[in-house]
Amino acid sequence: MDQLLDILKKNQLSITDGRKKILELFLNSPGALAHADIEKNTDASFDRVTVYRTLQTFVEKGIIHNIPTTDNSILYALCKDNCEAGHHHDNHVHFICDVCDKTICLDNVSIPEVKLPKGFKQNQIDLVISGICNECK
Amino acid sequence: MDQLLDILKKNQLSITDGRKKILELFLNSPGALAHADIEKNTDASFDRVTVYRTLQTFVEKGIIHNIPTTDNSILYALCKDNCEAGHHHDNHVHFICDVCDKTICLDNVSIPEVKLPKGFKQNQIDLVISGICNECK
DNA sequence: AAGATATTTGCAATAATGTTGCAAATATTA
DNA sequence: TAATATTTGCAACATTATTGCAAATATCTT
Repeated sequence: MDQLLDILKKNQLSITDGRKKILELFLNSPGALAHADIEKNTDASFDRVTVYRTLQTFVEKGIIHNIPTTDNSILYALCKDNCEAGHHHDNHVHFICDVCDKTICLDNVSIPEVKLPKGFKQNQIDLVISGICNECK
Repeated sequence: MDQLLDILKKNQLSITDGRKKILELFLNSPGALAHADIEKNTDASFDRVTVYRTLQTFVEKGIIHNIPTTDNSILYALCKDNCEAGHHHDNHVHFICDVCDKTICLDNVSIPEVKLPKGFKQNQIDLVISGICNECK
C-alpha cells in the first residue's frame, strides 16, 4: 500500500481512487494486463475512458510499458525500476502462453544484441516468445 | 503471375480476383502490410469483409504470418518457404521504421537463441526492432 | 462446354474498441 | 477552509472487426 502511493507521488500524479486501484492490479499481477482485464477486475467501477486515460498516463510516466502482440490487443505490464518518464528501456523477453493465454515478463531473460544491416539504426527492441509456460506444463 | 497461382493452388484455395490481388500485393511488397494498406492499394475494390477473410485464410494456410506490434495494429508479412499450414516458423527480424512507418523483413538477420527459465517451452519467436531504416537515413 | 455443386463475395446489421469536449466532482495548494 | 488545478464520467462520435445470408463466382462432373 505504501509502495502504491510512493510510485504515484514519485511521478507527480494526483492520488485518485482509479489510479490506486489500477496500479494495485499491476502490482499484484504476475503477467501483463489488457484493457479488458482491468475493466473486469475493477467491476466496471470506473469509466472506460478513465481506464484508457489512466493507462496512457502510466505509460507516459514510465510506470508501465506495453507489450507487442500479434492480435489487435494492447497489453501492459509494470516497468521494473529503471524506466524514466518518456524513456522506456525494458530489455526483457515477453512470453505468451499458448495454453493459458497469459503474457509474462521474463525479467531475467535479456534480449541479445542484434547486428543490423548497414543503414539501419535501432531504437526499440521487442522479443516475444510464445509456447507453454511453467504453470501449464 | 505463375508464382501467384502456384501458391494458391498449392494451398487448395479457389482462384479469385481478391485473393490474386491481395497475394500480389504481398509478393511485391518489401515489408509487411496492415489491413489499411491493403484497402488503400486495392482502391477499395474489395469489401472490407473480404479483405479480413482473405487475410485470415492466408494466415491459416501459412501463406502469411502476423507480426507483433506494440500499438493496436496487426501487420502481416509473407512467409518464406517453409511455413506449413498452421505451423509458422519464420525466424527473421522485423524492422519497423519510425520515420516512413514501413515494416521490413530482415530475412538475413536471424534471431539468436534464447535460454528460457525451466518449465518454459518455446514455440514461436518474434523479434521486432524499431528505429530508422536504410532509406530514411 | 454447360449444368450441378461448392465456395466466395458483398451487403447490412451488430459488436467491440478507442477518442474528444465539456461540465461536475475530486484532489492539491495556499 | 477557500481557491485553484486536475481528474472523472457522460455523451457523442469514430474506427475497427465480426456474423448471417442471399447473390455472384469458381470448381467439378459428365
